[in-house]
Amino acid sequence: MERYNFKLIEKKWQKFWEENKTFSTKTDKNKKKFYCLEMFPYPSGKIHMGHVRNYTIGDVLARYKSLSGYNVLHPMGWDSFGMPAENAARQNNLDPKSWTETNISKMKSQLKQLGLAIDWDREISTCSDDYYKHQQAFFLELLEKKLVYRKENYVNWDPVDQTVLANEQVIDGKGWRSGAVVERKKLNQWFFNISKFSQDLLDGLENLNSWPNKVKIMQKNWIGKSFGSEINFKIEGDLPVENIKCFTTRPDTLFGFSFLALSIDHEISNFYKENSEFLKFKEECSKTGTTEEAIAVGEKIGFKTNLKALNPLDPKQKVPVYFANFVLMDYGFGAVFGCPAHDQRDFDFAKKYNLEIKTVVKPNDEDENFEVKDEAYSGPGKIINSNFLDGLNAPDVSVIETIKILEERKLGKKQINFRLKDWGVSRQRYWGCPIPIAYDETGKPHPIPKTMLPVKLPQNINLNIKGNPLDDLKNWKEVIINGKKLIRETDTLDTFVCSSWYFLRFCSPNEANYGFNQDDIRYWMPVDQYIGGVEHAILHLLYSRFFMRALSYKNDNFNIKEPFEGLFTQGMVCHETYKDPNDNWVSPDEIETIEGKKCLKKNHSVEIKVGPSESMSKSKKNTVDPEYIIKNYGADAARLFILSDSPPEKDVQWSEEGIMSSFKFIQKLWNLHLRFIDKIQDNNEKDADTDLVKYTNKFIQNITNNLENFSYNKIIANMHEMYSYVNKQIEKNYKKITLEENYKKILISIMPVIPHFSQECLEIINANSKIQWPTFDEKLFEEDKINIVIQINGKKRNVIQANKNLKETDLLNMISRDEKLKKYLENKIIKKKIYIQDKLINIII
RNA sequence: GGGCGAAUGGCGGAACUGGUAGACGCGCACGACUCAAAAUCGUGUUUCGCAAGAAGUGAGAGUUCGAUUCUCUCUUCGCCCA
Repeated sequence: MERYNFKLIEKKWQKFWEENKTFSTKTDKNKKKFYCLEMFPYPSGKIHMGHVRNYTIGDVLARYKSLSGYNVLHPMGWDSFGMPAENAARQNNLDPKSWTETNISKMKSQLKQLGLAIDWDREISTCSDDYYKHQQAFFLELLEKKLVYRKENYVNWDPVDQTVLANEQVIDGKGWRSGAVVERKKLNQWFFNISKFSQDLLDGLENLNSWPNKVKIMQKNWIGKSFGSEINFKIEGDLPVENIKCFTTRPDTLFGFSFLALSIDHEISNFYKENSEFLKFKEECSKTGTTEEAIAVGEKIGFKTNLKALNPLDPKQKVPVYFANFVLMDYGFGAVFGCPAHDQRDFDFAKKYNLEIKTVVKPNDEDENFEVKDEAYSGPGKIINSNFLDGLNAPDVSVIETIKILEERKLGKKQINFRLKDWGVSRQRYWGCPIPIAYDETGKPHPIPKTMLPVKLPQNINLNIKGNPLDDLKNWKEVIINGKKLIRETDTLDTFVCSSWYFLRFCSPNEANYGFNQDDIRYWMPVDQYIGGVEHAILHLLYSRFFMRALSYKNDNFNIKEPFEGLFTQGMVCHETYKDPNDNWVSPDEIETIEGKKCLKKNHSVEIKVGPSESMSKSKKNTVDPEYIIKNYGADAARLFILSDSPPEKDVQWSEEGIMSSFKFIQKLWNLHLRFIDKIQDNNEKDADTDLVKYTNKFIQNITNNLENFSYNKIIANMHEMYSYVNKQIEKNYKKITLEENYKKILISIMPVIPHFSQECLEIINANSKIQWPTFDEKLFEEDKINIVIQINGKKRNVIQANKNLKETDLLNMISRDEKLKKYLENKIIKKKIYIQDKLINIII
């Protein structure tokens, strides 16, 4: 039989789609729209299997919606600013721009080989000035709205590379590249006022019904709303300090107060600038690291001041004030009150410095003499040893009551606190969007006038200097605005800014005057289905949600708060891991299977140890190159397999056997197609029966439902069943028209998954025009005979075929005559019967 | 430490609101074709048992006529936050 030539056929249709602009879309208010978007890639130069999975999932949906009559927007672009370009350019003595552009063209051709239904006319790249000039305009717009501001903030500073490091670039307190001990350094940086929208961002989650719950919970925790109280502690001691403000979620434990702890950055630290003991302590603190994690794990240390804090509810009680490494300036007011009995951190601290541990909450199943011993008790219970608070239910009643008392006595007030902090967007890097700001000689920032945008990134720069290369460019830095010589901001924007609005740009990629066109976004937004990795569950999605709020703030023309109506997070692509006898990772393509044993290709006597399947990563060498797969098996086979084995939201395991099986299956479908062509020549006048029609309708129903529910793995199972069923049916004598009609419907319903194959077959049977998603008629496959399960004492004993809507008495008659059931029921008294019509009967004896 | 989720054959996974557990695929076994192999096609494949049958969805309990599905306790694993 003729082989299916995937190389020729896939190329043919990709060319056809491109030349006919099959997937280009226009704003058309008379048509229902569907905006299907996958997270755009960073142009690293090669697509990986994760991309294949992400874009295949999106493509299946886009094609299905498009066949169902929607006007589908399915664009693609490049998240093309970022560090890798800068690093690669530095290593290879290249220009980041040309490196990035080469990568984009490579990846674009790879994506095209996958046969994605993408409107390439809308392609955007965040590193082009066409794109970032609008971003600079947004920055100025937000600045006008006072949603952008500048403040001093601590950064991770690499003293060797003279650069700022992101948290993930700090490994064990050292710079990832230089290995130098990372310092904390205060720098002036730009911030987006995301915390202004904390409550709104939290509330908005309620309406995102098509988001995974998991992601909503993650965002909720990240925003971290907590309810508590602000308390003003009176201070006595050797410094001119009268009060210290604290935030606490547990004011009800105030009677267990035994110390007050301050962040080393608290304003009171200014009094200790000259104190060598304190400076030593401060250095000690920076060694334990600045991340919250390092602090939680590390030892709790403190520096005792001569100050005393007075308990507001019992001024006779005076406790010491410490600086402590576990208090963060970011949280509350950079000061916490310590209640060791009911907070583990405070407990550890109190033990170390021999501070009082006074129990003020007892668990409900303990008596009044309960005492905290080896660890803090933070669970619910009743307040004890607390004077007028005694007996209150903790924490629900006691917190509210205590706040009431504090407010009455003007000692504090109710306070809502958010964990969400403002978004620092300054990056001391070259390869990013320049911040459109310049400073005068006093250091005052001035916006670059909109008419002078874009602030273009200079080219031909020297990357081989320490620090930010922009800082080194005198000519570029100097700018004359309104006759005044100013110095440009040399920081660039965090790349998360670029991805916070790219989905708007896709709606009108050529709009010159503004980032988008009102009419276009009114039609296309919000994104109906957004698809991407769960690793972006918090930052990217939260920033995008913020950006929409920032744009609509004080703007009546823009009222999109939620950019993504539906969200789907796909799982990772995994592969078995391999190691040679010396424990070195071995890549799958260096391996051959000889007599059921895996060994090295170049030396068969070296056997390979097979490890667990883990997510593909270069470091473990368990990656598979999509381009190689497409070349050898075809895009349709790759698409088929990446969807087949696991539900899209879970991890999938890539395997040679799996892709082989998908490859073979396409050949089988091709053989079926050839058989169909043969069969269609015999023109029967009468159909042999209606099985094929029934089956086709059922098949379409299954595929449609599975598409709607993202159960793409089940679609592949449906396709396998279809093959074996239709393969048999085709031997029966059906009318030509029956065969043709049903076969066409089947081909269309597999089109989202294997589009090249499907379209080729449709063309061969002259059914390639006006392709529409097939409908199904449930009546056509309703059976009048159904299977009824007979259970005896809850165990299945037989299955009886019967007419629908059978009366219980008739069924019991059938059961009494049934040979198989006789032995169970003879001489038995039936105690009870449960009859579910058309389904099951359970007889209890 | 906290939050969320998962656990089903040798493996990946099905089972819609509690109602025939193991769809579909991989792997394996046997058979056909072949001088032979590969490819292809066919049959079988939860475990124990020759069979009738029994057991069986991480462990233990509970609700129910009936639990993979609901509730509680525990174990292990994964992800996120700390």
